[in-house]
Amino acid sequence: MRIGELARAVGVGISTVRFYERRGLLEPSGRSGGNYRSYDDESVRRLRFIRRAQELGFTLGEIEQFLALPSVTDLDQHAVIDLVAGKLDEIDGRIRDLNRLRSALSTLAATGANRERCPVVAALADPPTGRGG
Amino acid sequence: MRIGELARAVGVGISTVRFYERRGLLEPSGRSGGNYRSYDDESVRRLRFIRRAQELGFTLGEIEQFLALPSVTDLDQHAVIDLVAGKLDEIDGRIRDLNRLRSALSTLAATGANRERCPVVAALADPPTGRGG
DNA sequence: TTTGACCCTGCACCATGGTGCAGGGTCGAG
DNA sequence: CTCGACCCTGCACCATGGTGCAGGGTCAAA
Repeated sequence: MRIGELARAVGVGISTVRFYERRGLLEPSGRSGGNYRSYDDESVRRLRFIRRAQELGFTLGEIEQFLALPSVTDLDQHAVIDLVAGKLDEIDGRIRDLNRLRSALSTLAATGANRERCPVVAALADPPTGRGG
Repeated sequence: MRIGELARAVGVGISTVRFYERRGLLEPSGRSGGNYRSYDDESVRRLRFIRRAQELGFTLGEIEQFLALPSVTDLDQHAVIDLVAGKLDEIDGRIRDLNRLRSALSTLAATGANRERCPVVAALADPPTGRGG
């Protein structure tokens, strides 16, 4: 398929697909006569993966490491495992933070908001609690 | 205190403090004789809040709404509550996603990585599951 | 008064993640 | 062959969140 079809299939802009190519994330499977990029089903999966990983908070750089474009060897896989292990910690921390924010915020929403100073500020300005244990 | 002391106290760069001021997030409490910005303890709290809120994934624009610089009235508070309610949903979705990623990734880390195609891709490329229910 | 740390403004620059346009080429129906 | 849809490259531009530098002023100690 050509770039337009791919873009439509995944729901991204054509410029975005070309941008990912510049970034080394998604190479076309080939070029047709008139120098048009061509893509296959693997491209669709790959592009979908990129979008999902982005939604999950990975940067394009990290996604590039996941995909390890040049050639997916066992060695690359080790690097991916390391990256994943690090991300796992990060994710745990982020989930904890969000849960704390969640309670702070829902308490706030429940108690109403007719105080003098912004209570969100109050809720978040101090607690360095829990961070380390 | 002057800008350098504030920046040091919170652990941000001086340029960053001035940047927040340009963005309308943190006004100095005054100016001293030689046109130096001056800050008080409230500034420290406010700046600390900005950094925490950023860590938690809020944009400066959203933080600005929380802080409602011009004057924190009851009306502003209502807007904040709405914003918070919306954010709450967003946070829940994000926590769900991260938990799913977490299991995908830890499974991956446990099973090792000697497959042909990147298993992270496999783990994330398909599941449109759970999103809606 | 001099020195040095610190501050001022304005502007340019950086990375990330795109988006859009100009100017031109390709493809396929008619 | 023409027309329109689609594609090409290259480059400029956008927002976000900063960072740094030039050129100059302030302040306090010596």
